[in-house]
Order: sequence, then C-alpha cells, then structure tokens
Amino acid sequence: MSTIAKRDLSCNEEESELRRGPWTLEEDSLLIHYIARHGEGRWNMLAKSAGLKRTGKSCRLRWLNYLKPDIKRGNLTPQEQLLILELHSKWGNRWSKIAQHLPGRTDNEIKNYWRTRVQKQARQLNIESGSKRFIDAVKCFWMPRLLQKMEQSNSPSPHSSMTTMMNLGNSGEASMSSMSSSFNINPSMSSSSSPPQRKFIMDDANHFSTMSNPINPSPDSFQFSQPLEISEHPKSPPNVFENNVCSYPIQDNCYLDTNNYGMEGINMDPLSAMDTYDFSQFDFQTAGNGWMLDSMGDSTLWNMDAM
DNA sequence: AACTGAGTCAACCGCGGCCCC
DNA sequence: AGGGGCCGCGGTTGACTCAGT
Repeated sequence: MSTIAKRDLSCNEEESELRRGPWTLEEDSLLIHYIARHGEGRWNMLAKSAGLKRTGKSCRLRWLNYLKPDIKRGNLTPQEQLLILELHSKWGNRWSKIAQHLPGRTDNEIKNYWRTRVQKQARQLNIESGSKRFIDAVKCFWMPRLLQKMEQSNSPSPHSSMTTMMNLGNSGEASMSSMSSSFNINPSMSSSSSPPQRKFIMDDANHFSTMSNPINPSPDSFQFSQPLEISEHPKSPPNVFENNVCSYPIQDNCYLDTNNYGMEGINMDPLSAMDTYDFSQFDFQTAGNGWMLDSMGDSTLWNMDAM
C-alpha cells in the first residue's frame, strides 16, 4: 500500500464522522455563506471553519461543480459541443483546460458529456474513441452537423447572419478561389421542403466554410474565414461564435449530406444511405469490411439530436 | 402499474505536482 | 534533500431518472 493510501486510511479512521454522499440543502447553504464571507480556497480549513463535516476536497468539488454562481445549467449548445470536439482533438482528456474555454461549464460536466455522448457514439461505430479514425469521423461528420445546427439557430431569416458573415474577414471570392476540397451534397437527398442546400468548403489552409452555391457565391454564403486560434491560457473565452467567424482543421475530401447528416438521415434504408455518402476518400473506409457501412446497417451513426 | 435496462450526472477516489518546513 | 500537507486533475462509481415493455 502506498504512503498516500496509508495516510488516507488513517485519515478516514480518525475522521469517520465525515459525511459522504449527496449534499444536503443545509450543507450547501453553509458552504455558500462561508465562501460569500471569506472567499474560496484553503479547502480543508474552510471545511472545518464552516462547520461542515466534509473533506476539503468534497467542499471544493461541490462549490466548483455545482454551487458556484456563474455555472451554466442545461444542455450544451451546438457551439459548445463543437468547441469541445475541437479542443479535445487538440488537447485530449485535459478537461479542466477545455473547461477554461467554456465559461460556466465545469470540467466534470465536459468529461461527462464526452463519456456519455461522444464515447457512446464511438462505441456504436465500433471505433476507439481516441483513434485517428474516430477523430476523422468527428471532424468530417459531427462537426459539420454542429455547424449546420449553429447556422440554423443563428439565422432565423435566410439572410441575416449569412450576410453578416459574408462581410466579415476575407472576401468570399478569395476563399472560393483557393478552395481545395469540399463536402458534396447529394441531390437525391434533397427535398423541396428542405432548407437551402449548403456546401462545406475547405480552403488550402484547411479553413472551413459553407456556401449554398459554390460556383456563384450568393449573399447568404457562410464563411468561416478566420483560423480558430485558441490560447493555451485564455484570459477570456474565445469569441469565435459570437462573431460567427471560425474555422476548423478538417480532413480533406470529406463528403456528406448536410440535410441528412444526423439521425434524420440515418434512420432510412441502409442501402440508400450507403449510396448517399461518398466514403471513397476516407483512408479508414478501406480497411476490413468497412466499419462505416456496418454502422450504417445499425442505424446508429451520429445521433446528433440526442446530443 | 410494475419492472427493467439504459442514460445521466453528482460525487468519490487515486494520483501527481507544488509548496512549505 | 525529503517528508508532509494541500490542491487540482482525470478516472470511476453509484444513485437517480426515464423510456420502453
């Protein structure tokens, strides 16, 4: 047994009256009032001084993950989900670091989101959640879908946010001329009642954008023309979404149907689904029997609406 | 209505790093 | 230098909820 374990054991024996498990309202109130008067930190001392029969660790966790006033409640927005995916691809399981970029969200919440939602999807796809295949799938399928959600939620009228974005950063033409890859939209998947089709564009610098007509950029073209620069030590959260200007490094030559990307598009005849997606450019498509096709048969691919 | 299995998330645990003595 | 205390992080657990049967 390690020295730490011994210490913990003796500590537990000495302080067997310490409470564990769910916090009561009285305990919450004690903690809140104590921190309001004296501030946070020095958690072991705080726990004793506040009259809480809890470890300092437990107090800290309760405060940071639940009681702190600026904590956001409710589901993660598509913007937040996208940021998590992006930051996780960059930093891995550095939850606290990721949380620094999501104001009001805790590392615990982000960790739970990743384990319950993201890893579930990976399991259903039979891919290891940390693998390159998974990262590719996230970038090529999940992120575009989130972008589409963001786009829809940001633009109650067809022109408003799109027009704004068209005027931000680089000109649309500059991006168009340098584009090297794109997401195709399969006409067979569209319907007359669907929103205008969009094409996701990546330029040479792997910057990500969408547009409804790649040949003649219309005023509603949707440009992410600035690289997503994320500070290792943020003073304030990035405002990429507030400004509607962002870009994502993304695998080249990804094809998807943006109108039918989530479960809406997956809950259909698996054979027609296979026709819809052009997977030929994926390196992970060529291995074995094709994991993606197997997953299609399971109708479990990227259940975005459950996220 | 009762049961069950899956999903969610608050809380706990173990470990490593930092600081102080 | 090294031992102890504290803090923070990431992994894991288990209670609770809810949908499906």
